[in-house]
Amino acid sequence: MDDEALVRVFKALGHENRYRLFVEIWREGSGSFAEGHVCFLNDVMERLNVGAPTVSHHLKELVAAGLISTEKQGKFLTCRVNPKALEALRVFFARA
Amino acid sequence: MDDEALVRVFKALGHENRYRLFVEIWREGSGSFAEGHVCFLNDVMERLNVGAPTVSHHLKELVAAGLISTEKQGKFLTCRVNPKALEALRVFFARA
DNA sequence: AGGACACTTTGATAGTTCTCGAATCGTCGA
DNA sequence: TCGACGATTCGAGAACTATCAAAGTGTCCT
Repeated sequence: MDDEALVRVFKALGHENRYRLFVEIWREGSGSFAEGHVCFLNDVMERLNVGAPTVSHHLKELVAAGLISTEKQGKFLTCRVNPKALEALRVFFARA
Repeated sequence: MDDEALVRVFKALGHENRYRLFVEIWREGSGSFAEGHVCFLNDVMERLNVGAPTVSHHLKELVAAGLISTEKQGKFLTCRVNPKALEALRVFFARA
């Protein structure tokens, strides 16, 4: 993960709503389902207090930054954190 | 470091110029001088290809985010990375 | 088929941020 | 004291972003 990609990651996390979105997905993903958990956009909407288009937009940015990946399962959308992004971030901050 | 503070940190790093500024300071700080290294704003200016006011502005944002601290030494400005911020970031990304 | 539901896209607006030029402040050396 | 230099503040314009309403996709269920 080069510098440019890292900047994109930080920019993505540098907004309250995207940060919360990411943390939610991360928490869900590390819960009972190891593979990632279904994302009910409407639920998240309520918690974040923003409209559906806004959530959709922010999700796309998280994907573009490589922080998460999404997959449609029927009507719903499943989200999971990208482990490689996490690892890259750990490496970045690990250096002396 | 609470969520709000983390968002500020990510927002600070989520901009090319601030990211590069931070990395420069970090690299210098971990060099020969353990306590941190003098920041020649003019040097950085050339490397980042932005004017002095812009660098000054971005430095202030990094300070506001708690990522670095600055101290005037005569005419010059010394910058060093805040170890507590680094630690908080490591902790954040360390969780399962 | 048709309606309900879970999103997505588009278009517009309001708010924020980046950047620079000009003016200013503070410190050093002549 | 004065000029040179490093850095900061101020003000303004350009660029970007967040958000929503409205319209559009695709999927499920009856």
